[in-house]
Amino acid sequence: MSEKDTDSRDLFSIAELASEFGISTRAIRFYESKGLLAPERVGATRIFRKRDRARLILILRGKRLGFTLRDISDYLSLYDADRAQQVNLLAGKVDERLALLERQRDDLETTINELREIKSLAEERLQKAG
Amino acid sequence: MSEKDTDSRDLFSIAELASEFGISTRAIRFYESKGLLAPERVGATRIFRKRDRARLILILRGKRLGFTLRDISDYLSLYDADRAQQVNLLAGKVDERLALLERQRDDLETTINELREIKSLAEERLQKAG
DNA sequence: ACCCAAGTTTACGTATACGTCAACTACACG
DNA sequence: CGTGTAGTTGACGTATACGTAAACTTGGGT
Repeated sequence: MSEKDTDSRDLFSIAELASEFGISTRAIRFYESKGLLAPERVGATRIFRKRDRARLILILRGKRLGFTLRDISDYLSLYDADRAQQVNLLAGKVDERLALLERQRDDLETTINELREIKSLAEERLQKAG
Repeated sequence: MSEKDTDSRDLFSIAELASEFGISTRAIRFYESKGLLAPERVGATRIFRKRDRARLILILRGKRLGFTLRDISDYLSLYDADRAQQVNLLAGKVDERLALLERQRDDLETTINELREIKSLAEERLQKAG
């Protein structure tokens, strides 16, 4: 069981990725048109490799976090830079993004705590109401 | 020094709030048009109280987290419900939102960790390069 | 040879979240 | 009383992120 499952394969169709991640093929093509993906072509047909799939995962996570495709594009470039050993040039960008994310995390924790408080107040009242 | 500072005042103009939070007056009016705010009026002029200001803070925090105004509107209704002692009716909604937020928080931590790793790799290389 | 499913591009439409006039009203001051 | 400053309501424009429709190509199966 070393790795001969989903992740072991190397080639994916646009429809496979779309269905795996619950998005439309149109969306994937849109991300490509914005430069977030650059799958190979066989003729006109897109062929996605593991690297493209990994980028897609990062894109979707970024979207869940509320980032724009532009933001996500910058973020992906940090990964590219890392692979290209040029991260030093972008160190400031990493710090910027980290600061932003940490602020978001703080906002999130505040919000989660507030909701938990609302919920416990509600449950308390239900108790008393018996 | 009990409380006679910014938060002690009870009435605010639209311009005051706009400048305090670094947004446009147009934005505030837009939020009102979407039902997220409902300041009193003196004639046609909007008068904001502490409650309105508190809602505005929640709105802006929601936006930083990437939520739509529609999402934020639902969220605000949880607060209203709480005040109105009707939370039990919305308990499911609180759980839903908590689940969403906790997923976001996990996404954020993953992302932050990845960025930190990229950064430390970069610094490591800078070390070696002397 | 023929057809379908899956893929492609181009073009147009839509929702969200405002910005930007334009045109008007309402005090306040010198 | 004229000017300025702040406020108001439309109306229209814009960027982002796709969905949908149309029209075409292509590889595989029977």
